[in-house]
Amino acid sequence: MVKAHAPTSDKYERILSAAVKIFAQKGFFHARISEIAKEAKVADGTIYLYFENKDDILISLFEDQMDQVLANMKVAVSQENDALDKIRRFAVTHLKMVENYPDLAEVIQVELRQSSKFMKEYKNVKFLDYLDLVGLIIREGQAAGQIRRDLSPTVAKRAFFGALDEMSRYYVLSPAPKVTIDEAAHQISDIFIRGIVA
Amino acid sequence: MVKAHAPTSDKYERILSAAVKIFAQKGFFHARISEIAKEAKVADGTIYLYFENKDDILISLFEDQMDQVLANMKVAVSQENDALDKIRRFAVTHLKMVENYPDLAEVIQVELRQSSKFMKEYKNVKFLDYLDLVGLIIREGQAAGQIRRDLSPTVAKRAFFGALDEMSRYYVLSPAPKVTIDEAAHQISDIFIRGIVA
Amino acid sequence: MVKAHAPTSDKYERILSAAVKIFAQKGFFHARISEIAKEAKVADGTIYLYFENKDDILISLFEDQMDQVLANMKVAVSQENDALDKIRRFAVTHLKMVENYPDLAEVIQVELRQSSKFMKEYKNVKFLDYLDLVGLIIREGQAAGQIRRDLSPTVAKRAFFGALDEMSRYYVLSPAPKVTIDEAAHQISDIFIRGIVA
Amino acid sequence: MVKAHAPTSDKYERILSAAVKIFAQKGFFHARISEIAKEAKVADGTIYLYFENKDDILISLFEDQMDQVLANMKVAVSQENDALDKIRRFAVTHLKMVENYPDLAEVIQVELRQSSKFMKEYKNVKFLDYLDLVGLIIREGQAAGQIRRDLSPTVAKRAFFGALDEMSRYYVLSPAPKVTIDEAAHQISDIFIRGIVA
DNA sequence: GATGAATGAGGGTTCATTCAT
DNA sequence: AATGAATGAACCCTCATTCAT
Repeated sequence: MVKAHAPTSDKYERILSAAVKIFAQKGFFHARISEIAKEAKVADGTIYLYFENKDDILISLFEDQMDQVLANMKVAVSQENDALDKIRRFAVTHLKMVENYPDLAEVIQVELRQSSKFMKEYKNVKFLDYLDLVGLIIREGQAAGQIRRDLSPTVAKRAFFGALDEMSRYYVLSPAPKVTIDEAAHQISDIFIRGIVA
Repeated sequence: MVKAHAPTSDKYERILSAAVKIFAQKGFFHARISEIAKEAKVADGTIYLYFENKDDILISLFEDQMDQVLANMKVAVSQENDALDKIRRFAVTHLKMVENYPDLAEVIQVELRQSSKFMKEYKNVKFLDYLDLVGLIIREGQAAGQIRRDLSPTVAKRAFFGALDEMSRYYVLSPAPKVTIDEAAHQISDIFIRGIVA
Repeated sequence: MVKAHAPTSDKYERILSAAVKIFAQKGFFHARISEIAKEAKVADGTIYLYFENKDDILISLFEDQMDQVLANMKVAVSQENDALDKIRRFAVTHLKMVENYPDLAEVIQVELRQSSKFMKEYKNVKFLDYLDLVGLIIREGQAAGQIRRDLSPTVAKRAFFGALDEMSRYYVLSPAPKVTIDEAAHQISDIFIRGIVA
Repeated sequence: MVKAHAPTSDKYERILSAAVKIFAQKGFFHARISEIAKEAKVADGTIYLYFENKDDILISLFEDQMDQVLANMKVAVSQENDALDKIRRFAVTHLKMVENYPDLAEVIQVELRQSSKFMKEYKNVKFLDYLDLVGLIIREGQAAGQIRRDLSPTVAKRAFFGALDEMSRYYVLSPAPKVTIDEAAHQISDIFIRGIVA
């Protein structure tokens, strides 16, 4: 379906924002379309002018946001020349985004990335692109001789991303974190960089 | 509710096994009680003699299995004396369990650990105990002077667990992994141990 | 719950009418929501736009109808000046309503007034108001010296109402009544008036 | 089904007693077989050795008890010679039974006499016999010239019974009655006797 | 006879989606 | 485009009844 939404209206964005909030609050399955509509101040039926169905809201939300996240991260990482610095920058930027957009982080974390329904049916290209940013940095570092060549980039990128991701979960779900998010970003980079340096 | 299940019957276990399978296949919300019942070869109503409701199946499954996982892991880890060796052993054992019980791993991964519904309403003590096994090893290593004292065990344990967990997700969801699970366990331990060693 | 029913639609009334019919036919507990929906020519779910649940249909039906019954009876009774004439008028009007709205009479009789569930949980104010119309007439007659002062209005009003009510039950449930309903109204008034006159 | 119950066991009576209690408490439809079984200290399945089904419990209860009620009332009424005295005796005895067996009174009142399901499917002979006791007294009084001949016994018996019945309902359901049950019996007899006397 | 675990049909209710306005 | 009342398929759960022990 081609979504016909006039650029004069901000309903599309309003619905997505509402969805982020409600999904974060209740979870995808417990979220009600009527609740999202109410939050977005549109009628229930209006949602179906912009989205095919409930699943499509989650996927659109994800695709939309991942584009921005990906673009942000590319900019951030490109400001460093050194692969190891890029790694650290990735960590700091990632956790900073989690801190600034906790609802979005929770939805991506909890509802989408983890949902076997979506992970299986829906080819999560954007997420793989994001993950691959780390892979590229690692390969770059290996080429430059800074990073051990015996490490599989596939494993290393997931190890690094997983570390950050589990930390995100901690911040998303923990009511009173013991360590600042910035401190955590540095400790994780630290461990990882020492762990992979040649 | 006191669960009334005669010890002569294996229905309780049959239902849990069926649930693991169906939950892994369809996800918790798309799983149908009738489907679990069919898989367990019991009547729909029988499930309610053993479990309060659908949620209770997932929680029971989790509590039951985490007890075993926790016990297994404690035995495995206790076979090593050195904190760093324990770290490696944890990694290998964790991923081995994922390999051997992929359905269970997926359910714990995807449906329970990530379900904000359960993570918020349900105090996930068993999982925190599991995570804390890593925390204890790190503290032990720090006390012995093997592991850097400037690292927060809270961050380090989550970084390590997150790395393993993301790797699990890869194995659980990826149709054709590029690296053997054992190789991955060693690479992750390697990175992490180098990263935290004093 | 605020019932959201557009004034342009008669669905609310259609559902109540259907409910009266089905409840009278099958009884509250044997009545199926789907049957009421079918009779009202609405979808099952539509019923829940107008009523909270099945119980609420019965209670709404009762409250709605009792308002009308009460209003009718007040008008009828007010047309007489004499307390004893009012008594007779009450009897005639009551049984006339039973005759004209047998389904409604049966539901109020059988399902609601008698249902211990509703009689206990639900404070049946409307019914007590109706009953009290008789009490007021009796007190009025006692004040005017027409009715014996040694009678308890509480007992007398129930005795009179009970007599009419039992007669209603006879007409509601009996396939072939031996006496006309008007004749019965007069005989009962007669007995009662002679019984209470000073 | 011929009910095979050994006279050495009191299970049949235990179940009926339990049923009276639970039916009075929750109403027939909300009463659970398992609850009756528990109250009677028998297994759920045992109930089906003594009764065909849930309906049969209610009917048996009714038939059993009405036999006793009918016998009691016949004895009581036969102690008076005069029709008018018999009327008064009926009222006093009826309300005395209500007072002494409130659970039973409530079940007969609320669940059975009023249940359109049972009133329609089940020919309530016992109840009609009871009602006819009053009819016979009235006819007897008419024959003796004590009671007006212009009254229809059908109407009069129902009027009288209805008055008593509504009063019972008041005692069964009212937490704090204003008039003693004996006083009520006399007032009702009084009204009725004056109302019908020749 | 007695038990109570097991059965499975059945129904109230929810809510994503549609469509007349 | 926008609305929101209406739809009806879908499903969790209950509980009267059965039957192997």
